[in-house]
Amino acid sequence: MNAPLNFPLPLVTVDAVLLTLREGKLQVALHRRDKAPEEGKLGLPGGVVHLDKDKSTDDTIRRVLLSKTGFTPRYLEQLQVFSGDQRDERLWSLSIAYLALVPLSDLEAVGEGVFHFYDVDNLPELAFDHSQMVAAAVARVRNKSSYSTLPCALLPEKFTLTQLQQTYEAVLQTKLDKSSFRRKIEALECVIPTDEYQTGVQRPAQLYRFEQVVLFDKVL
Amino acid sequence: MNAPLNFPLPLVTVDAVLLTLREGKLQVALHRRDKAPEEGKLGLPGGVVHLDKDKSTDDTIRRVLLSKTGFTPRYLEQLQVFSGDQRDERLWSLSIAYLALVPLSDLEAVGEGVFHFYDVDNLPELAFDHSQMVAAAVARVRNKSSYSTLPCALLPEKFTLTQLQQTYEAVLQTKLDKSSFRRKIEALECVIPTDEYQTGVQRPAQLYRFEQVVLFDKVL
DNA sequence: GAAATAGTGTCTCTGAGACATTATCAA
DNA sequence: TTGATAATGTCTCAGAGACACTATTTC
Repeated sequence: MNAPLNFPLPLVTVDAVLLTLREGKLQVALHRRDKAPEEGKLGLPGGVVHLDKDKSTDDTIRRVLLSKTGFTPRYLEQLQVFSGDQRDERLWSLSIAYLALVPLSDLEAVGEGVFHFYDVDNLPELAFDHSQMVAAAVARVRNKSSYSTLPCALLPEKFTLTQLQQTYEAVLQTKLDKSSFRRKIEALECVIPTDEYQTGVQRPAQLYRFEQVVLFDKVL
Repeated sequence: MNAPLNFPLPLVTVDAVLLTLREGKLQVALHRRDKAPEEGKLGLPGGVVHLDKDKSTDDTIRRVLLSKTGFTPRYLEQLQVFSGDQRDERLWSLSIAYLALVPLSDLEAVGEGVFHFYDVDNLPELAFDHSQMVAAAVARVRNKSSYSTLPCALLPEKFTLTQLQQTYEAVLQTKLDKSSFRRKIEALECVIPTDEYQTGVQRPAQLYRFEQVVLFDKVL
């Protein structure tokens, strides 16, 4: 479809900032580019919009991620458009950056060496304007996490309240008081206790699951 | 630039949701389309990305708005991409919706009849998926206004605290307590008193101005 | 002085933060 | 019993909401 018009169009792509919690920190999953342009550099997974395959760019990002990772991310939202004739020196291009949150287990199931993980606050040089995309994604996550249950998307299906608190602390880069935190979470009714417990060398902890991202009316 | 590729590309456009405060309510500025497609319907001002004129899509929206209104909006931010083969039946298209906030005076200066104003909660049928764009813009403004000085962008350069409060009330659709509101604004140091006063039939009110959008750490 | 609106003061009560205490497991 | 962590309880204080009160203008 789309017969040629009498004026030029930009190349349209999508890129995903895949964030996860790893080693107690917010990290981004990068892969090494195996073809030009910017061959050899680290970059975000992405691809070109195909008008015959995709009903929308949301379809595009899901198709690209499914083909590269085998899964659809727990949480996915449109982030921001990056565009211009500077970002890829060959042509005027436009990329829609997406924010994706996934539990580490999903990424590890993809296979060894496919992704390289970096702390979001300590990035290497990236291809194109991908550093800006990561920065925008991190800012969005940190902001939204202060008034929503977004960080739940970084956890496995079942988790303890201590794990949840540690996730918030990693994302928000701040220590939280246990008692206050539990009061808040309790009041929101955003996580549901399961009938299972995590056992270990200490008192077993109740396992919870969550259903969907909930917005708070106040900051955490 | 951009030589033809061996696969089709979407048409790329931008659209602006121009919001203002009018008759004490949050309203959107629409214009009647004077050419196909959807001729005669009300829609958002927008245009096609020109690779030779625009360094980015942010440039595109500013160029389009400048040509249609003569001004650059007080506040402008990227909202969301709408895309697919359904939104314009002729082709697969992609539009980047922008959120723009302007004082009513700016829009009135454009000239009579160019724009038609509607309450954002009582819209007529719009062209393409422009209703969705307006809904997304309104949701964004209402959300951000609860923790920022965004509504300042809807006011003239100088305003009283009562006007500011009424603006918040219109945007947030809620009554606010005068004393609490002033405490909050005072503590934020987000508006600056001028040495002018608004005179009328009552006690003169201090006029304020604001410099930039400030984020609160708590909701209003 | 009356009317109108600007601007300030005060009381209460909720809820967050800090910290202490109790509970329940393994070794 | 001890060590470790889960889970809950309590005290205090800051701040939001409600509402009353004072101030300054025009007519």
